[in-house]
Amino acid sequence: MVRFRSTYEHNIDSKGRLAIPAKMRAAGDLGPGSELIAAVFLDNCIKLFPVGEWEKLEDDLLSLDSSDPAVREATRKVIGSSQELELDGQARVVLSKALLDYANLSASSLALVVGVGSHMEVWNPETYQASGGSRSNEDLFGLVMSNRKASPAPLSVNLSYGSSAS
Amino acid sequence: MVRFRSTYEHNIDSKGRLAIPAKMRAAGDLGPGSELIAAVFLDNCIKLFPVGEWEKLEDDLLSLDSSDPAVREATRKVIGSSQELELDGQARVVLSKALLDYANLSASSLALVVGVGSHMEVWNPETYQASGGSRSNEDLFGLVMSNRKASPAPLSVNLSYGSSAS
DNA sequence: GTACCGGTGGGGAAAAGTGGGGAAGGTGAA
DNA sequence: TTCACCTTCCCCACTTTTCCCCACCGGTAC
Repeated sequence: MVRFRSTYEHNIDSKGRLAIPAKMRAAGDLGPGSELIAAVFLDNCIKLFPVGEWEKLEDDLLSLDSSDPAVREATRKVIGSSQELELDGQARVVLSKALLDYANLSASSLALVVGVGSHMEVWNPETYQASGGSRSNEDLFGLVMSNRKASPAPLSVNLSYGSSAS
Repeated sequence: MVRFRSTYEHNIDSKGRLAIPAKMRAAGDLGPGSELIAAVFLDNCIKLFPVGEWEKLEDDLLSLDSSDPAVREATRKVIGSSQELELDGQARVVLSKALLDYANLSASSLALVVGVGSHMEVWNPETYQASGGSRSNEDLFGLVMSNRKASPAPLSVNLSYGSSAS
């Protein structure tokens, strides 16, 4: 199973390109020509998934009851927001303007690349700081741990993180 | 399996033609001469299906109990609304006035082409915005995920969306 | 000190998107 | 039956964007 870890500062160049950190390339077996899926539907960051991980999430969505307008809307937003990105010869991906805008990023700026297990997240450093302020770490772990004891984890958690809890 | 993703802005030209985005052509193995099925029966957008995916949906409809007037009406509306569209030499389709009207679109205007798994959707950008404004993504996921635990969707439902969940 | 690896930057070729002209075919009116 | 007009479709040409390649620079390890 894929496990991305750590946080890296990387520059987005004037063409909107972001180099995947070498450690993450190793972790995800990524090289020139590999594909990643970028998606923007939660947390004001760009989520980067290996194709296999992403397809698990898509499968979950597409198996839902599509007579429900909310399901169609969610499917449209999640799958519609996603893009396939191919790594160039230097193991970089091009982030489109739509992706950058969503995450408060732009060409020629600094970004945080955070490994979060099944996927990576690309953050604007200020946004990242700000997003972590609402709850103490104590509280967060309390939440997480009580979840852990419950029988199978609620999918909402899996979804936002893409680990289709195998 | 076909998987359309992403969202693209494309112009509908003065002749009502829409170019299929290159990535979607690749995803659906579409080129000059290929056929798509256009249908308008939900969500105020034009749904574009590869022939094979559309036929799955038709099969589902036609297998229902046609002694039920509601089934006959649904079949009539869904299959009756559909049109075959052939891609021209530049991989474009001509959208008829009836299709454009349904989606609040017109010749010489901007459209969003959204990939949603088995098919694509063509939206008027304002209509798209308006249709997604009512709920936050967080809320949508709450809804969707609780749905997931419900027993398998009734058949009429799958029909409305064509993901013949194989 | 030198060589390799990771990160950065930019220029040129190819592809994608867009627009429009003209021929062919079909329809309606005289 | 013929002519004129309108629509449809096919082809060509242009512009913009993307992507692929090459080159550089700094740091680190040998």
